[in-house]
Amino acid sequence: MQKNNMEEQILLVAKELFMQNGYEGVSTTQVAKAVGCNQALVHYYYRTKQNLFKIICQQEIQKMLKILADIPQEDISFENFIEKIIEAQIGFLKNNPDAPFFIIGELRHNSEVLKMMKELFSEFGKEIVGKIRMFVEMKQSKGELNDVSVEDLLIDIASLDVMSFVGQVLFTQILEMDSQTQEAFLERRKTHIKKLILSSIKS
Amino acid sequence: MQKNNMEEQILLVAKELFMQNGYEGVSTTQVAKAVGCNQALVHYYYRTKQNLFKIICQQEIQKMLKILADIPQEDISFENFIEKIIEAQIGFLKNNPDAPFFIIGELRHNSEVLKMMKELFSEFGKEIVGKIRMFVEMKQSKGELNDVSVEDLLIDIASLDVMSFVGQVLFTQILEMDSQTQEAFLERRKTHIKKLILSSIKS
DNA sequence: AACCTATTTAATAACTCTATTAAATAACTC
DNA sequence: GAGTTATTTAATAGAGTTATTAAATAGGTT
Repeated sequence: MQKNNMEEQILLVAKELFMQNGYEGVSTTQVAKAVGCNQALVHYYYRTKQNLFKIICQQEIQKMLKILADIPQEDISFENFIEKIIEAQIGFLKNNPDAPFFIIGELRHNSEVLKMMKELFSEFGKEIVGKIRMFVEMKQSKGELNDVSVEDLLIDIASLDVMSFVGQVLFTQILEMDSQTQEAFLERRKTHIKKLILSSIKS
Repeated sequence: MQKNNMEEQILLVAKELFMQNGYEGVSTTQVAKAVGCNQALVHYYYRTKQNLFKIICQQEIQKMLKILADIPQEDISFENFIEKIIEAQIGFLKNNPDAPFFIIGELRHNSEVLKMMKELFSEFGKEIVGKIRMFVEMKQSKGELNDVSVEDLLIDIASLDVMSFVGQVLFTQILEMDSQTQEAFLERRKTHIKKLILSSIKS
């Protein structure tokens, strides 16, 4: 096929495959075939499968954490802020529907992924959580918010967002939903989650 | 090693391995080694790896659905009923902490698991959901409950329960929790989830 | 003991996988 | 255009995979 930038092509295609099938589920031969190049080329550019996987993981996990960091916090009500978090997360998941399956699936036995999560959280996550914590405490001191912990709040939001996508896959199969119904399902969930979270933190 | 019932031993050991490492992550050679028998014996009893996996999946998914069916509904308040659902689910997950990772991990690329979920849901799930729906509608007609949908309610509960365990794995690594802190984390989540869900359905 | 059946093993065919090597081709530099 | 470096390929070593086969062993019955 000889695309003009094989190095990047390989990364792109490998990302898709790894996200869909996990580390064990993809071979370098498969990657090469999907790219349309020789299998040795994958190793020429990335030396080992492990290394290729690591690079992709880092990129994707970083993207995921970044969406939280990119939410503006200035001049905004707390309700609005929470809504923005939920929207950003659902938006990301719509663009990356494989992400929850990938992370959760690999988390189990691929200690590489777990280590990476830890490192990247130290780098990006702590600051984000810190910011949100300050916001929450400020609102709590004003009595506009009950005494929910930031950890619980963030776990609640992430749980409901992520599992909407897992649920969607299940229901799509079980209830034979078409793509229009799937879209409607996710929109309904988004509205529902906002309402649920907001009602849970009102003081 | 010659345990007195190799057929069952193989199933037991294979279950552990598959749950931890997924279909692709386990070889029949590995199973045999862990059992302490010859690799051919695994195939003698279960013919193919696929078939062994299928049997294990069916058993485990069935167990998972059954915990919902086993919750008594008679002579019980709705609040109590919801609490029982959450307790049953968290209880199951404590005994099977690999289950969420397994299901979600395999759901992605192992269409076998998805098909099975569908079949087993048709067999067990529909009845359970139907029962809960009747309960909800009865309470709603009495005005003791807001107009939450049964689907949303069940997804909410399952999301929060399941992701508590995923979160636990993440936090254990990231925040270096010891096993006592992990246990406390789960107990705190259980209480929190009960409160959250109950507050969300009050009319 | 001889027979039969169930269980278990060793050996192996036929693949597939990762990683490396040497050789071929393309692309740039002087 | 010759020389040098970068890219790409074919070939293959070496290990591991699933599944099958025939042979060995164990257990029970008559």
